[in-house]
Amino acid sequence: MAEPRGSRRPTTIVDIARAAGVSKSTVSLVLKASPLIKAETRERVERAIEQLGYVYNRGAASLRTASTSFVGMIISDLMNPFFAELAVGIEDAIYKLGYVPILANTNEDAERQANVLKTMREYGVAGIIMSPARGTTAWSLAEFAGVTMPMVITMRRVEGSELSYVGPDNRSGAREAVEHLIRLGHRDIAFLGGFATMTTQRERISGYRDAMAHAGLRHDDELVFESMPTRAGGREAVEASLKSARRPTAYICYNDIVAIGASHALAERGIVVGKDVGVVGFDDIAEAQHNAPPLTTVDAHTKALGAYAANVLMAQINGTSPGFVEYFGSTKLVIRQSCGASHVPVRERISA
Amino acid sequence: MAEPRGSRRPTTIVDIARAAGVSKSTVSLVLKASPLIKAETRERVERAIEQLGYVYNRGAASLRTASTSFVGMIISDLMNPFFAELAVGIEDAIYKLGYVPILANTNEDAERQANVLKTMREYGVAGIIMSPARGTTAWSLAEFAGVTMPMVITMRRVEGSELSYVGPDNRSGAREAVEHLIRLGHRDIAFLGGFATMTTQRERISGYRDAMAHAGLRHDDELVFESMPTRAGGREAVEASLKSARRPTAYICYNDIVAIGASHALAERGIVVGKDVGVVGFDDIAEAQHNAPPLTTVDAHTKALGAYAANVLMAQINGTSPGFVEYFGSTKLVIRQSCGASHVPVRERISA
DNA sequence: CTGAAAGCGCTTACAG
DNA sequence: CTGAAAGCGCTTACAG
Repeated sequence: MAEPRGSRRPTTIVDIARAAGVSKSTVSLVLKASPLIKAETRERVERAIEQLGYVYNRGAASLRTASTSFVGMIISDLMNPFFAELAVGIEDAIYKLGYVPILANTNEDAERQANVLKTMREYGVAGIIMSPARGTTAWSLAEFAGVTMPMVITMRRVEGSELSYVGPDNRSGAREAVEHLIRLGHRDIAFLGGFATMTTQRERISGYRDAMAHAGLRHDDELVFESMPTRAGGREAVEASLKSARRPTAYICYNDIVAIGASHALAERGIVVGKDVGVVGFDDIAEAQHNAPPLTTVDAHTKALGAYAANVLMAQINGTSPGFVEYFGSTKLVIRQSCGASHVPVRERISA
Repeated sequence: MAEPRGSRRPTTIVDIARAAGVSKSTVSLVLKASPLIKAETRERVERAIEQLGYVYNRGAASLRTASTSFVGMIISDLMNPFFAELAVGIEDAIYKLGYVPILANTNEDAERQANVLKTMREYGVAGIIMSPARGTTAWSLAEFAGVTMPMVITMRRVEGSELSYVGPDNRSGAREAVEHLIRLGHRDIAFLGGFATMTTQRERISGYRDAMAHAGLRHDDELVFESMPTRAGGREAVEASLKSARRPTAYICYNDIVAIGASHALAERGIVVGKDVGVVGFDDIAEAQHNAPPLTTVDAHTKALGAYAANVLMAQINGTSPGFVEYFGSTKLVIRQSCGASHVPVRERISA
C-alpha cells in the first residue's frame, strides 16, 4: 500500500522526546497520564506533542501489550430495523467502555459468519458480540468460543453452546401480550410468522400457548401460520390465516415487521386493524408507533439489551466475569391502537 | 488487560519456523503466498501452521508495513433505514475489497463525530467513508482531510470542502418525480420535510421547482412545509399543509420516512392516499414497497452508492485516484400506488 | 530458493 | 522522578 501522498515519516514518541529534551519512556508515561511525571515535564512534553502534531499509534501499543481495544460486532441482518437498533445499542456502549467496534453484517449467511470470525481473530479483537446467523450451530462456534476469544451471543440462542447469552424474555413477553388480547375478549388468536427452527419463535410461541392454555382456549398448530420473519412474510401469513375455517379475531406476531406486513395486507382487504381485528407485534421498533394504526407491541428494550451484552463481554475480557451468564431482559407491553384496546368496547369483541 | 484465561504465549511465526525447520522469513513468505517458495517447503510450513493452530497477527504486520486494512465508516444515523441500507452497502464492499470496517454511528452529533475522527486516526485507518452529521462544516474536517487521511463524503455534501463526494442526483430525481405528478394531473404540489439548512433538501427542492416552473405552476415558499426528516416530521408537515388556504393535491416528500409519516397522518383523517391525494417519497427504502398504499418513490440506489463510495476511497488509498471526485448517481422513479397512478383516472385528479 | 538482520512505534520492568 | 534496554510479531531488502 502506498503512503499517503506527500507525507513523510510520521512523528513518533522519539521525535517528541527529542523536542522536549526527555526520553521516550517519559513521553510514553505522559501519554498514559502517569502520576509519576512532574508537572513541569508533562507540560513540556505536551507542548511538543501539540507543536509536532503527533498522533498516537495504537497499533504499536497493541503489539507491545498484546491486547487491542477492538470488539467484533457481528450482526445477522442490519437491514432489519430491529437489528439496526441492536447495533446502535451495542456500538454506543462499546465506545463508552473505551473500545472500538469492528462491524460485520453477515446477512444470515453462516459461511460469511465463519469467515468474519476468523478475520476478527487475526485482527486480535478483545472479544465479540454476535447475533448469530440463522442456522448457526454450537459446533461451528466451538473453535472460537471461550478460551480463544471472549464472546457473547445476543438475541438468538444457539442451542448447545456454552457461550454467554443476552436477550429478551420472549416467553413472558408473548404471554403478557396474549393475555391482554384475551382480556379484550379475543378467543381465536393466531400466531403469525417465523419458523419453528428459530429458537426465538419457539420461545414466543410457548408464551402464547401458556396464555391460551391458562384461559382454556384453543392453541393448536392450526393456529400458527409460519412465514419468513419479514414484512412480506407477515402478508403471506395473514393471508393464509384468512383462508382457515375459523378466522382468528386477533394475531400475535413473531415480530413488528411481520405485524406491520400483516396489518397492511389486512387493510388492503378492507379489514380494519384495531377494530375488525387485533394485531400485536414484538420488539417495539421505531416504526411501530408510526404504523397505521399505531402498533401494540412488546418492548424488548433492544438498545439496552445491546448495551448489556457489551457489559457482559467486558466482564469476560477483564476476567471479572462469573464465566457463563444468561440474561433474559424483562419486556413491557406497549398498548397502542392495533389491538383495539383504546377505542373498542370489550363487548363487541367477545361476539366476534 | 488480562490475557485470556488459560492461554499462554500465542504461537508466532518463529514457532512455525522451528516446527517446520525453516527460517521465519520463509514462513512469512508462505503466508503471503509468495511464488519464491518451493512447493515442498510450503507444504511443510502449512502443515506446521495447521498443527500448531497458528493465527496470523495482522497488528504486527501493520506496524511493520505502516499500513492497516481498516476503513472508518462513520454513519450519521444508523436508526434511519436509509442510512442502515447505506451502511450495508459500504460494509459489503469494504470486505470485498479486502478491508475491514470500523463503525461509528454519530447520531447527528458533530462533537462525537470529531472524537471518532481522531480515534480512527490513532487506529491508523487507511481511509474513511462518512455521511456527515448535520451541521458539519468544511472547517471542522480540514484537519483530517486529504493528505492526512483519505476520506470520502457520502449522501450529504459539506459545502466548501474539497473532499470527494458520492451521492444521488437529488435534483433530477426530484424533478422526475414531480413531472410524473404533473402528468397525472396534479397542479398544487407541495414539498414536505427537511430544512433549508440541509444541502440535500435544497437539491431536491430545486428539482421540484424545475419541474413546477417548467409546467408554469406555482412553486413558491408557501408550498414547502419544513420539518424534521422523520416519520413524526412527515406527520407535522402534512398537518401544516392541510391548514393552508389552497390544499395541495399531491406531495413530494424529502424522503421516504417523511412520506410514510405523512401518509399515515392523512389516512387517519380519512384522506385516502393514492386516491384523494398523491404522495411520493425519495430513497426507496425497503419499507416503501410495504407501506399502505405502497409508496411511489425515487430509488436512490443506496447500496450501490455505498459500494461506489468504497471504491472511490480505495482509489484514493492506492494513489490511483484522480484526486478529487464528485459522483452523482442516477436515480429511478418507482411508480407504485401512493401517487394514484395505477388506479385513478387522470380526469378525477384534475378537478381536485 | 532460503536465511540473518534490522526495524516498525510503542510499553514496561529495572536502575539510578 | 527519569532514562537505557529489551522485546512485542511481523516484513523486507540483502546475501548467498
